[in-house]
Amino acid sequence: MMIRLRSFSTFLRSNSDQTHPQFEHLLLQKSRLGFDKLDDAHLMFDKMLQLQPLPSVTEFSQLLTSLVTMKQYSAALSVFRDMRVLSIPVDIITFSIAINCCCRLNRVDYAFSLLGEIMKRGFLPNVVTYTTLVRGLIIQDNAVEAESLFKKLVRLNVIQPNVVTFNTIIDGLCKKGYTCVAVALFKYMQRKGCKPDTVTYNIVIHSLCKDRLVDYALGLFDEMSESGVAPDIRTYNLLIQGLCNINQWEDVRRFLREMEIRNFCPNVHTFSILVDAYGKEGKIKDAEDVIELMIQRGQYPNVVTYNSLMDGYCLRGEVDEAFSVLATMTGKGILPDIISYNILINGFCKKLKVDRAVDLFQQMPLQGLAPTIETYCTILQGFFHTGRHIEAHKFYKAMLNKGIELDIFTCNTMLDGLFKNRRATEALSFFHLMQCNGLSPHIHTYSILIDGLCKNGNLEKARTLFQSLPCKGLRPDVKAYTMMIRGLCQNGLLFEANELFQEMKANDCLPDSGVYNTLIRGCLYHKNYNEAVVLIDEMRGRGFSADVSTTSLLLGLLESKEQDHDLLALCKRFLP
DNA sequence: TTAGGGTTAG
Repeated sequence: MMIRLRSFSTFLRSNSDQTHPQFEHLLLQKSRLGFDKLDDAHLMFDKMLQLQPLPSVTEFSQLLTSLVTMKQYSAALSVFRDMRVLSIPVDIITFSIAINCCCRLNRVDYAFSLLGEIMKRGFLPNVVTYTTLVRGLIIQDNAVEAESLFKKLVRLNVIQPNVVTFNTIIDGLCKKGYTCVAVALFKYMQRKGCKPDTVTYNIVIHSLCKDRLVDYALGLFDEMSESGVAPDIRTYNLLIQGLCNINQWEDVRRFLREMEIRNFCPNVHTFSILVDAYGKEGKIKDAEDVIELMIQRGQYPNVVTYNSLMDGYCLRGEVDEAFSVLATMTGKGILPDIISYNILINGFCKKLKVDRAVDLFQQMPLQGLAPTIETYCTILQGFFHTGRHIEAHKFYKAMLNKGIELDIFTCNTMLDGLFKNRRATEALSFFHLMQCNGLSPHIHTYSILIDGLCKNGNLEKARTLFQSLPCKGLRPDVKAYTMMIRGLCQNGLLFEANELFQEMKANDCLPDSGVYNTLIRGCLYHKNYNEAVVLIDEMRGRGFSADVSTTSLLLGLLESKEQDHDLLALCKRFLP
């Protein structure tokens, strides 16, 4: 018999002995969808405590699950605590839910103390309990500990990991940037006879696409059909985004066609990905057309779609147009979020209109939005770019006073800004300070430092720092090499710069357009035209061309009176 | 009744 659900408030008013069937349905529904308000969940708990007989442990667990669905982890833990104070029976499932809440709140220490209690009370933790704990460790940047716990559990046969266990760990590794380790675990699970499912493939494909290893991702997509794992709309969206990022538009169109043939309707994610991709390419008209098309097809743009469009305008320097998108979306009842504001603030800062950016920053609390580290970092960059380093300092202090936790990205912004504002001493003491605060410098941090030292006449120190990178466990990337090569060129050490360039290639660090242009400009400055010719040919062979700085340097040389035969020969190569 | 995946910003 169908049981008609009465409204939540009717249920609360009703007599307990008449409510049980409705109550069970209501709880099941709320555990899946969550309550409309947190207060409703608390009212439900109070009502449950009054019921005679007391609801079962399953029903209390459903109430906790409803709070997890609402992402109200602290509230769930406080209900869990009340349950124990009131001696309401709990079981391994209730404990596992509580452990999950601790992990979501970044309190793995509490989660482990709950595990201890489970053991003490004679319950047997299951694969879900341990999977949740492993995930908690990964979230808290403890991938090494997570891996060792997982291995120990498998070795001692405490749990038989299932596809969700593997997916949880693989995803955790991917989100922390360890794609290679994740792929190794993916292969390990296959060897151990645990068949990956659509979720597994989506996790790995996502990470590979993010690392621009789209060919590898496409290989996995083929593997899916070979092993009978059906792709879903997310798989298509991930691959479409991966292909957009490497500008393989023909393949994007192929995948969009294939999707439709297989009856997967492009959804708001698909269209937002396309709007973002066109925006990043500067094709703002195409981005607008995508939005029109999606509306025609009954897929309504959301805040992400409009944010992508606004960012597209900002990248073209058209901040006022981006601003009018904000009005459009608000008019359609789509409220801007933190990211909308961050995009506009960045747009204004890039146009050097920092005061407009600060205005927006001040408006955020009025819209119920709290600025994030990204907001502060963007405005700091704006102040530094416009030479307003004193205001940058004040703003930095205000950020710390607000309790915003520094991250490496913001430290890099501070370092770069201080150097570019000729505050080398302050930059160096900031570098020491960040390390004292437990922030490990990134390879990009060292590139900034090397660049700053070179520009401040401290080539020797930059060179020593560069040479010390391997001891610190860091592999110089193309940017780090470029900064060092530029420093050497500026000091007339062309031979050493070229040697470093060869070393870079030998170390499998692929040269980009930036490093070629840097070295070529070095040769031009020091009138080593023969070497410049060799480099230009090599650069063109790799599909790169002279950038604005190199071209204008060359044109300047042509205009000067000191023209010589080699220079003319070189210019002919450039401007046939 | 407990654990897993896709779109935007520095």
